[in-house]
Amino acid sequence: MSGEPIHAELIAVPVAVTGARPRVLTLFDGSALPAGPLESGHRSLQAGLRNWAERLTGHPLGYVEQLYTFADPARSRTGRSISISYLALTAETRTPLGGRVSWQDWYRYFPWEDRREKIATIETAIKPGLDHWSAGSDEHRARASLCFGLDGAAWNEDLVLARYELLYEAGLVREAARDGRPAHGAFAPGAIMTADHRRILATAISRLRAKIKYRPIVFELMPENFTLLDLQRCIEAIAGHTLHKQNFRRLIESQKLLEETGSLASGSGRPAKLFRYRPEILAERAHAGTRLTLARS
Amino acid sequence: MSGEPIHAELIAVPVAVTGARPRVLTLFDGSALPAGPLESGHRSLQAGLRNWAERLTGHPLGYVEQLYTFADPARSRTGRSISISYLALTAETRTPLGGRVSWQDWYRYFPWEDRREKIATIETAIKPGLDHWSAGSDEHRARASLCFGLDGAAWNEDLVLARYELLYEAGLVREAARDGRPAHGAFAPGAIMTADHRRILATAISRLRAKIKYRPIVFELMPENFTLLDLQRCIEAIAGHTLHKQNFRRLIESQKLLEETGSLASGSGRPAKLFRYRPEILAERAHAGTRLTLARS
DNA sequence: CGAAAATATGCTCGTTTCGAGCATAAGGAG
DNA sequence: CTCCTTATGCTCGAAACGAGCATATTTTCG
Repeated sequence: MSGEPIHAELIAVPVAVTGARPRVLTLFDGSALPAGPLESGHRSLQAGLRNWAERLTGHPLGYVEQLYTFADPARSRTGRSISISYLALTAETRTPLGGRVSWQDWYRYFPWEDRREKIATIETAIKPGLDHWSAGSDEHRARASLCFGLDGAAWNEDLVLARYELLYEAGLVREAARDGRPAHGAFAPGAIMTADHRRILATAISRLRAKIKYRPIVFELMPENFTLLDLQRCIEAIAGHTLHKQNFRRLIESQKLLEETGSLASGSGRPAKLFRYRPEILAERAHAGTRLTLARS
Repeated sequence: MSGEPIHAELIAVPVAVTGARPRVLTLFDGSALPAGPLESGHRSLQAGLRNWAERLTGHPLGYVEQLYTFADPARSRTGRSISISYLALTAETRTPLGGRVSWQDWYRYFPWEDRREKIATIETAIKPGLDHWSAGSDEHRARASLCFGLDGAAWNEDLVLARYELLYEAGLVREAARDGRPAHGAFAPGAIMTADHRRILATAISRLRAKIKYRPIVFELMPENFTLLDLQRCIEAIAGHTLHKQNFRRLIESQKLLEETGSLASGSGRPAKLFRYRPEILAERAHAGTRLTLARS
């Protein structure tokens, strides 16, 4: 194998959920994700990623999963570089973080993705821009409707990345202006990040929202013991919408992923039973949370 | 960003389904996948991949989707390299392929993955080796059971990669011996490939099997017009198991992804209606094939 | 202390989706 | 004309879902 030598960068999206809010670990006061170059000392990509993330933030990554690899369009001088991004699930610790390292609510970057409470972000702050962008193009209008659930289309929570990319294409996020794309109205609300880090965060959220539906990875974000409501709030925080409590309970119990600890949680109302993830399941990893289809025969 | 310069390789897994058999486009008489280094002339990773695949095989890639990126464990001298793999869906053409380029039935590499007809591959050729490997380790036994549906566990068709990796770990595929791992009995049947190409193929099959269940990508593999049975056979070929015909028909029709062409297909029995993928849907790409859950509220 | 508020939990009901089959329709081969 | 083969329609019971009603326990507040 030959080809020009290039540089490889490892980028982490460390996620935690603390008290009903999803958080992402950032550098420079929320403007960048932890990242660093792949070095020869790294035994593997994941090892390199963990090394960098911990070195930069002082916080160890837990469960790690590769997201996507992309290359910048050959920005000549410095030579080409590719970025390999990872989703990391951890628990937020109270350990003080150094310098400008901080946990940020991820909806700070995507306010329109949080629909747990009725807020008209999209109607008032995004739809006008989309209308302007899609005026005169049925194709634009159709895409906007599908992504943002306009014109009677249903809202699909998994389309975080598609929505961000559409806003970028439409010149409705600041990154687009920064990169020299034409504008179509006021910017959508939401904090900007350096380079394409906000896009990577969107990728991470998309993946996480999709994956919690068929794999038991939420537990990577939960403490040892928790109540069913804790678990529900965590999932709601990630999914960005609320769930029907009794049905959620039924679903979880039918999966048999949890076991009671025997103790109860204190709180403002009736105490709830505490549960923990069934250790036996940890080995399996195969099914769980599933609900496949396509009958055999 | 700095870090040592490395080499990046782009690897394609070009898949087609022809007459009820899934095929993969290979080089060197089935022993390697098309691959080549990322070059500065490539506008993007995907562009580079398409370029290499077409140059090597003479066959253009159709739909392309990134699979996974991995690094070899720093094989010193030549410098480090990373590989970025892609799944590509196309239609097999009758165009003659040059040299040692050929389409191969992918079950040639994973005979145990084809369960459309009852064949005791696993019982006779794999279980003995697994038994030997897991003798004395409950953890090994549990993993083997879950992966291969032993001891009453259900068979999960999506675990192609997990099964291959387990066989590798257990020293039951030739690559393991080649890489110097201890053996645990006769090798499982199935053709070997160069480097880790067979593992990449397993990754591609896993992804494809999982994805056809919730996204309408099968159509990338179908001709313009087809009967419902054609479509069913294609999916069965990929999934490795047969489907209940009437229910399959009901499912497909309920999704409204297809429209009748008006003509009929000839054949051995009653002529079947021909369908085509609804062009309007091409724009959507969002839902389709779905069957999510988690009630809102 | 008694009532109101806040949660936790149990259960029901009508609707859909799924898995399995029975039955009928429409060509081709002998 | 009859049999074989594949296409299609429909039904039935089970399981999964979406929405609520009802009850049980605690804490909080007047």
